[in-house]
Amino acid sequence: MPPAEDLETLARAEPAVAADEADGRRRRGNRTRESILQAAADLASVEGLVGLSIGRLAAELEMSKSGLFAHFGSKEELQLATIDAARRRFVEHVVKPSRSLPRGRARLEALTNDWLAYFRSEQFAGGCFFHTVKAEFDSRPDNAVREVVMEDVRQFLGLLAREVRKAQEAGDLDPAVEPEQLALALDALGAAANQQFQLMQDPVVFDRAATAIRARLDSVAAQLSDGTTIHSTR
Amino acid sequence: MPPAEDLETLARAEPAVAADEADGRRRRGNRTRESILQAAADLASVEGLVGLSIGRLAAELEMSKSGLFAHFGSKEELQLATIDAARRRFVEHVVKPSRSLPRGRARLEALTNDWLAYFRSEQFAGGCFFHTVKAEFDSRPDNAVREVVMEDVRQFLGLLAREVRKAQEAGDLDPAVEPEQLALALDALGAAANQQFQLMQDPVVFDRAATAIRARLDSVAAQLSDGTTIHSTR
DNA sequence: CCACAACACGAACGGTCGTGCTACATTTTC
DNA sequence: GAAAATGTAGCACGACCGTTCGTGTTGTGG
Repeated sequence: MPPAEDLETLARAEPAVAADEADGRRRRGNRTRESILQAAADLASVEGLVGLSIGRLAAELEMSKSGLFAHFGSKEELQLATIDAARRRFVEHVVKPSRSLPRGRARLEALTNDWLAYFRSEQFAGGCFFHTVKAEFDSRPDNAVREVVMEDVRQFLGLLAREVRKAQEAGDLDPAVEPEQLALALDALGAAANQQFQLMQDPVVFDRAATAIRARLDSVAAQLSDGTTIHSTR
Repeated sequence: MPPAEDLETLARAEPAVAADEADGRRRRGNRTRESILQAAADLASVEGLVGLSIGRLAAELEMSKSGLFAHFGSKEELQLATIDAARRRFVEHVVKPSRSLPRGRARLEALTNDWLAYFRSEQFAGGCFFHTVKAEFDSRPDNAVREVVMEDVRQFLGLLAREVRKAQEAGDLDPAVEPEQLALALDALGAAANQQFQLMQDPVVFDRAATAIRARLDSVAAQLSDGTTIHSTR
């Protein structure tokens, strides 16, 4: 598999177990491998990908360290495979659901709402996997994991910016706004909500974040010919 | 020292080495201790407070592991002391400078600008110390370090909210806005800028963040009696 | 100048880390 | 059903972890 596929391409793939059964029949080891990766993603969302230890992971899955290790050959391979698994989970919960909606502000807003819901429901044991891993690798130069994570971040920011642009083309948002600028603001609010929720355990931050996002979108809503503006759909 | 002092109280303390020479003469060990903590804060801003290892820190300072260890007695004590040192650095660069300005939007904007400048100048080797540590401990329940970090986060959010409120009282911002709501938005933008700068190494994010902050403040600027609004000071 | 803290050091402990290697069990393939 | 491939376990390794201890070294007050 090439270093990192496009997020939207991934969203079009089959339901859940995608990397599996791609070539012929599903073997036993692949099922084990997949369950390892799911547990690894959860553990890493708490301890980080560096803090993720093979012994601890093996104990959690009630299998031997060496048996688990044999699936990957090195810790770095395990880290990279874990990111792949986590990305699939992220796409499933955040990217995919809103893809069926028509382009425009409603879809953009659905995307951000799904994103916030994904934080709130704690799909990963320790909050968003990528939040933890981003912070862990953001200042480790010359690291293969870092490059992959960075590419994923770039992909998601790109996705947000593209959706903004589509909403502009649909006539919902002011076309004078720089999509990247708005994408940064949306990304910032989501990340901050997840962070504060993990730290304070108070879900009220999601209301605040949703409010802030809607306010931000309202503030750049396109003027209709009758002088009114399109406001939030809820 | 009580668990965590107020940020603004800290900002009023003597210049740099505050914890030092409090009781009488400055001994040799205290100087060593301080230099250890400065190095520890830098190292932890990259590796985290868990990843921070005593052996590695000792090697960097060209002293023995046991000699260094003796200053703290346990790793957790070292972690807590490192947070104290990092907090002093943060206060010095972010909280303190704008305190001399009169209350109002200008002061709030100076605070956020100093904050962004602090990110940009990389006062810590791996970006903002607290960003790394927050992410590291945000999902580790029943941890003493986590509690301290959480309190610091709360303090900073509180500071932002207070400055918003003062700007409202000064007539610069719309008093109908919830200070906590605006504080969240400002915090989110700053954190996102630091994060993306660390990851992408592109300082353009600071311009975007500054723009977004100014836009946000403009959008809640109080209406003057002549119908105009107070805009950014730059 | 001496005594006594305070400070720093080296060696070693029990643990855990990632990583090999070898042997056994289980599938899959012919 | 034998052969080949695959998956898992056991054990050992060197490196590093936090921590302890005994012993020097150093600086300072009487």
